[in-house]
Amino acid sequence: NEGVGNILQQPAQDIKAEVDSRPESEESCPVCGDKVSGYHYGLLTCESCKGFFKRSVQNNKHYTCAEQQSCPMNLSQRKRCPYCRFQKCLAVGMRREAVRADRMRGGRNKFGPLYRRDRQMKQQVVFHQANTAPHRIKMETTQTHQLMGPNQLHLMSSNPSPPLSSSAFQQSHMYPSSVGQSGTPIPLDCTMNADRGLTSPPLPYPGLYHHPFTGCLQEKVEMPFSCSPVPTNISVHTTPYTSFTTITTAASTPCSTPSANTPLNEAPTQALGVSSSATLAPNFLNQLLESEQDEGQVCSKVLASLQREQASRGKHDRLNTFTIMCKMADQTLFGLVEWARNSTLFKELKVEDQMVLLQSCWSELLVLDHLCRQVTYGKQGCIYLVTGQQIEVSTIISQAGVTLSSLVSRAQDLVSKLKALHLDRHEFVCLKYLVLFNPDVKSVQNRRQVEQTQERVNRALMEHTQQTHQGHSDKFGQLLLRLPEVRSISLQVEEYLFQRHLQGDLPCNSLLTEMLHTKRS
DNA sequence: GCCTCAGGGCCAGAA
DNA sequence: TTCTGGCCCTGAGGC
Repeated sequence: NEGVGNILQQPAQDIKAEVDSRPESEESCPVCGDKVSGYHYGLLTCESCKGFFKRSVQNNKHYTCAEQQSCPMNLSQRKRCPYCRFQKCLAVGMRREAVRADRMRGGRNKFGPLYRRDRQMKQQVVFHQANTAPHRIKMETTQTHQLMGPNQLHLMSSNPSPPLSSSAFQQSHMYPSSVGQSGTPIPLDCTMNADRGLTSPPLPYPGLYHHPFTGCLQEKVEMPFSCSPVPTNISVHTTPYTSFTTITTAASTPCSTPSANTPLNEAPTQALGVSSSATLAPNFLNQLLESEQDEGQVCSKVLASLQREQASRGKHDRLNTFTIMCKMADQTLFGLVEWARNSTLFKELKVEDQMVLLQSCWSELLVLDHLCRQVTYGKQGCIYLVTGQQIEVSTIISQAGVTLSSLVSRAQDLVSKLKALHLDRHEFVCLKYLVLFNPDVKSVQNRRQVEQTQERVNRALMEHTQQTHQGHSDKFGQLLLRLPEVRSISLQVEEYLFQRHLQGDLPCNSLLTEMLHTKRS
């Protein structure tokens, strides 16, 4: 049982002919931007970085940087600073352990399934871009609840090839290079009515997510839902490796002046890297935070994906609301799988265990991700989408069917509870890990390891809540009590999606669909 | 049994 | 002398 690998196998086969016409060599090395020659030590890299990484590990090299340890890394400058080059190799995901200690030649390595999965994910995204078959999908199962006509969510791109700011790694490692090549924002025509443009709402606490919103803020998406018109002024500073982004907000923006009654009021401090639990297990908590996704990148990626889809359809064949939501969820799911894969703790597991764990909890992770976004950015009565847009809950409830309305209501109730608990970033990450490292999942081989990790995260969460919320005596218990509800909602989401899938409403060849299939089989 | 492809080795050229 | 990077060899796993 290869889990995620199998999940992705099926669409990959279906689209093989199309994908084969797109050689890997078109992609650029995430380290230096040179042409990739294949998978080396964990990911697609060029021949020279492969050799450099191999020599560095084999000869146990210790380099030093003569500058600020942030030298530019590209084709012409990669030789200048081996320290920064090696650090970037590690940062983008090259694995020391893939260099064989015994120097045995030939054969396959233990990352085979990972490479296969990675390839299949790329293929699937490529397929999404190529798949231009028009189809209209209802918002709910009953005709009376369809979001049609003026209530249909549309994305209309005025730029056929959306350029988004994205690091070389993020462009080429998991997603096709066409996701974005430049830093120019996309001018999207997104007006519902001429005077009702969509802008991203203010970020009450920009620290919970890394949220540069590159390429998002300037975008307008044609959308029938009401949305916050408050402009947010965010300047983005990106490190040379762009894995970590610092956000600063202008003093005049709402973001910089959090009110006392807004949730997550510890977040700004944490966003600046000052852990409130610094005296406890900061290394462990920071380790958990390391693999957190860059919300801005996720946002850009999802928008780019939707724009490509819409651009390939033309003006008169707009994506409908349900399809857009599915595609958002699908892209978010890609991001969550990648988040797990990048996590140090998760990497310690066998690939087989990684797959079964992800298979088991993908919907819970999606729900948690959604909840966190609402707790962080969502305004009262609105749902904040991964694209930075907002929809009024009342609009959804009034137009969606019973199941979807119930789901939205349940999720909003949970959001309120979490807001009341003042969930912070560390706690949210811990919850994600508790969901991911579930020792009760059938067919986990190394159950002890999963159990130990879960216990470790549990302990860290407990210590963190005790330390940072001394007046909130049982915050730890309250947080854990929310997980069964997350589980329950996620099961309802799965059931709902599966029903829609049976009716042919779910976009085909999506990771979402494959996950649903695998779990049910 | 053949093919694929990722890790290792070799070596000419560059620094 | 050391490092770089292109090319080729090797061999486990897949078909």
